[in-house]
Amino acid sequence: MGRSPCCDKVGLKKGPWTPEEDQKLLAYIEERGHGNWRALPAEAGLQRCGKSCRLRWTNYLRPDIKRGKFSLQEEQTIIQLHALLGNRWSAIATHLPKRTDNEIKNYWNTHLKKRLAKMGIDPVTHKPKTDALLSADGQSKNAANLSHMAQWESARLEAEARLVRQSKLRSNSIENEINQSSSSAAAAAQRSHHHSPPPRCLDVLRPWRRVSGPWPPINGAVGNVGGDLESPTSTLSFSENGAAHPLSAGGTADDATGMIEFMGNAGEVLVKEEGGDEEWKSFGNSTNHLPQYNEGIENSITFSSGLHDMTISMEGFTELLLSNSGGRNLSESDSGSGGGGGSGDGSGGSDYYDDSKNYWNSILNLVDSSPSNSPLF
DNA sequence: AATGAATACAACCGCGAAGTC
DNA sequence: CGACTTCGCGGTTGTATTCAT
Repeated sequence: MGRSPCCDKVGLKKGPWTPEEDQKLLAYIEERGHGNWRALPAEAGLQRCGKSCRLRWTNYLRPDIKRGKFSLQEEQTIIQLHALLGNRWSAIATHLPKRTDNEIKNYWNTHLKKRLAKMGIDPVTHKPKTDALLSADGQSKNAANLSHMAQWESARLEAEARLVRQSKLRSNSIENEINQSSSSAAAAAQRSHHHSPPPRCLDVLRPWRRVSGPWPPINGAVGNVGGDLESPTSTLSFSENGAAHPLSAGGTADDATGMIEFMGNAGEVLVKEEGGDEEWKSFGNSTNHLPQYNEGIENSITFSSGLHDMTISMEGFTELLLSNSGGRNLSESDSGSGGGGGSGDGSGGSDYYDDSKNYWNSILNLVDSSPSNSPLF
């Protein structure tokens, strides 16, 4: 159990990889794939432990990795997902194609965390550091509401992760059959990093996206938008009392293997994976409340507890987050942009940081704009 | 030009989950 | 069913590079 002893062996090299080692590892994986990481180093003629080889491959050598500077869209996605998921880098990475969890984690620690801190936002909680802002009433409840959304998304991600694993197993077995008759390096490389169905977008955020399309660039200022973050669609529905409301109608023709549904049943959260074992799995807790996407009310989700309703307006949410969490692009629209504006990239002006102090407050204000204003939770 | 601080990124470590026997 | 292996994840460290003085 637990720790692998492979790295304890003497004589194994540690530290930075040389180009020769990279070449050996690449050549081996291209030719034979990586079946067993533990056995791989010896077979590939590397004086490394399997773990080190796996890390080097997954974080650096894999051909489907996009390296280099993070785009603004990617930054914003990371911030948003981190607000929802916390330090679950692998989960975040599934929504950032071609980026590794390690890279995202490093980027967060070296760039984004500091940037949020400068903005006066606690990078852990994504709340303003002056907690006095969160009084005992309204806003703290609203934060709890957002926390519920995060819980659901976490549960969904866990379910998706299992789907991905199952899908991977299936595809691997199929491809193994195919590759019996094919030994081309290209095919092997494809096999070796064919992990899963393409990552899907974060469904909790999808209603935000629907407001103005898939992650629209603010002011059209940012290149490299859209394509990098393109995500096939999974179907997610929140429902309560058996009434399902598809959050996303835009099912794309990817080869994703399943549909995941969230079902609220007397306060219990159930997750069903279609194509899986056809069972409803409980992540439940009777204190949770299930959001409903309001098809009649554009861009809104209603949280209903049976006694109380609260509707979150999605209108402007995307813009708000993008405006306040990113920043680099904001300098181009900082003239009289009201609440969403900002300026500079930190090295430029300070207005950006001033405005960004409203990052979370603004989110909460949106939440607080419930038509019913009913006390909740 | 030298040097120390800050930054960025690659890599390692240890733990827990999942899988296998 | 428990022991063991393997893998993946998140936290942390080490090192190279850049910047400031």
